[in-house]
Amino acid sequence: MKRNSNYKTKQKETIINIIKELNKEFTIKDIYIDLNKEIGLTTIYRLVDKLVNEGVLLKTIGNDNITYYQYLEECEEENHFFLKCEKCGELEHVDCDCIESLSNHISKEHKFNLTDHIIIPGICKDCFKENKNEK
Amino acid sequence: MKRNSNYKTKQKETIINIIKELNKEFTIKDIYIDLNKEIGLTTIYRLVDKLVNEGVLLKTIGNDNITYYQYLEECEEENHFFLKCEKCGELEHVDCDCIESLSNHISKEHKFNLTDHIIIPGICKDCFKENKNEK
DNA sequence: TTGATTGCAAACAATTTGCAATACT
DNA sequence: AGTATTGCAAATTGTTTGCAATCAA
Repeated sequence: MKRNSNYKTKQKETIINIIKELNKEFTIKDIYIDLNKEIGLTTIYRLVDKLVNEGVLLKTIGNDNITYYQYLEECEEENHFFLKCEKCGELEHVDCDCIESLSNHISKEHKFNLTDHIIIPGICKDCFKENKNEK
Repeated sequence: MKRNSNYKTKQKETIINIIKELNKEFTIKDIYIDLNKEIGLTTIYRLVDKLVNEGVLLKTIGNDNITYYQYLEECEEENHFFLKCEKCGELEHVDCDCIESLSNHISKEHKFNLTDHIIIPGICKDCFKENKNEK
């Protein structure tokens, strides 16, 4: 498996910048349109794919059958833990002891090794408030 | 929105039975082939879709861009917590205090409300062993 | 110069839709 | 009888591939 075939190109840089700016899910089309179709769809597919394989992007599929991608912030710790709001799509990075203790517990008591990226879905406080008001 | 349009049909029953037997991810094709193509693809799509919307099935997409579905056991507690092995696809249901305390902590300290189905990816003990032997 | 990347057009595959036949209540 | 479900064929959409031109090292 080849690892280091990494040229720097204008397209790559552009796409990665866009992705990092968003703190939200996006689709291939989103990027394509954001860029005024200046970068070919194929190129976007290929680059996003690569980023998914590198673990930089999270790939999910909605009930609507649309594929979403989301940038996973890099950080130093071993376990990267995120809370993902199902309403607004925002991803919140959690840096807290609770994660390590959960990880240890799961590993010892349940004999299961968590991956280094854990995304837990839920409703963030803002959307929770809104939800209440609506009802 | 109509809620109770629920006829009992042979096809429905058959598909649901198959799904419950598996403790693994499956694809639409899997079911189609398992059934010797006795039930139309369209019907499978429609029924599986319904089950996803009801929260009975979990829908995910792999890096290979294949859509997988997985049955989520029903149970009594509020928080349904699963460990999902990324190697073999098995889903293990966890019934342990650690979940409740995690949920409480996240809610209090991080102001975030977990959903009632939490799936955490990782490597199960069997696959972990295998992995070691390979290396 | 060499090898990777780009992007179009074409190929492919998965999913959805229209509709007539059928099954359920 | 009236309504939901089924399943085929066709349409649609998302994604991948082949390939020649371009770009980075």
